[in-house]
Amino acid sequence: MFSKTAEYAIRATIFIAQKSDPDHKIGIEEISKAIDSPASFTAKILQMLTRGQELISSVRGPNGGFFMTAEARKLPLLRVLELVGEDGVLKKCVLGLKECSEEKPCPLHHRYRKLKPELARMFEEMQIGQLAGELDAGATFVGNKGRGAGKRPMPGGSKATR
Amino acid sequence: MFSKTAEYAIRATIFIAQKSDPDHKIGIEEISKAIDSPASFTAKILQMLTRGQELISSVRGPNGGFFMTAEARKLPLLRVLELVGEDGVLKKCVLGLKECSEEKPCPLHHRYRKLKPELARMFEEMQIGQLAGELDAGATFVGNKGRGAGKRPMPGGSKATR
DNA sequence: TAAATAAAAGACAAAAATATCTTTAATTAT
DNA sequence: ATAATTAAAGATATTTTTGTCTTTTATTTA
Ligand code: FES
Ligand code: FES
Repeated sequence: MFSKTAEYAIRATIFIAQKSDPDHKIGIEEISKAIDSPASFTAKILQMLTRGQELISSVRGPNGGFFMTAEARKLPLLRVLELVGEDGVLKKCVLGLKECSEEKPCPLHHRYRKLKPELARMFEEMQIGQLAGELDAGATFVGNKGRGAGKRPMPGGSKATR
Repeated sequence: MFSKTAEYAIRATIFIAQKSDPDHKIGIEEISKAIDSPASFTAKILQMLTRGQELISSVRGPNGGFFMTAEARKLPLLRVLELVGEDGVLKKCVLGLKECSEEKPCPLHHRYRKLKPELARMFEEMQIGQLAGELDAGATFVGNKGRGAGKRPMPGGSKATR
């Protein structure tokens, strides 16, 4: 569905929204560890998301790191896709035709017509802050470690970040 | 959403279903021209789809080519995705977590939970023959040429293939 | 001011996806 | 049998994606 870039972008954004605020910034090491992504690669992706400091903000130097403002938290998740240039998934033809329209529909168009807007709406309506809240409540996960299947973390290993 | 491989695979399959039968086989040149795809690459993809001759059949030599049986036309479009190894899109976590479950849901899981099965159902229920019929009726398109926007074909240029 | 810290920027590397080209094998028609 | 045709198979090339490493810049603390 999405590229690794988009996946990491979304997971990182929601994690940053959960863990940070203007005076509790968070570093790339911690982020990539939490979302199970390669640190350097994730750093590159975050550079896309900090352009204009509209979505994710960052400051360099000691006590620096990434964070989000209350404003940014109100943005729709779609903004993340836009910043990494992958909002096309929600707009373009599923079969890769150059044009998606009623005039020249691909064989899936009519059936996909109902689903595509729902998918798009989903990304428009999901608010980053809301998703972060659910993550904070322990209801959702942005990384592979934790509970569920897979190997369990060591008991008492959760020296929570804050 | 899908890779080029999957896109070409679906478009080619539907086109073959429309244009061919056991004694009107169709060659790779014609297929790739019709679906606007690179010929050699499409040939490779068709090799995946002819494995076992369950979906697409082929014979070599003069008057050879690709074709589909009536049986094959009854298969769901999902089969194409399976044969090119991309049915994961319909099953795996949208955010790329290793596991997708209620026990360890990603932040999008609960909202995507309604859509994913609908998408999957779509591919299970779409029957190749049905889609080919609509293509044959001129209601849908598998290539970029034709009508709609873009440049029009020369009037009278449609020396129909059959 | 100097040293330490952390992201930004840039260069580089590896892997995967996409695309092309060549050779081989099967089939048909002559 | 021979030649022609067409897909299969294999090798190779290109591009894009993913990932790493190094250097630079901004910022803070000592
Ligand atoms: S033309 Fe393919 S989805 Fe609209
Ligand atoms: S866990 Fe991500 S979609 Fe189910």
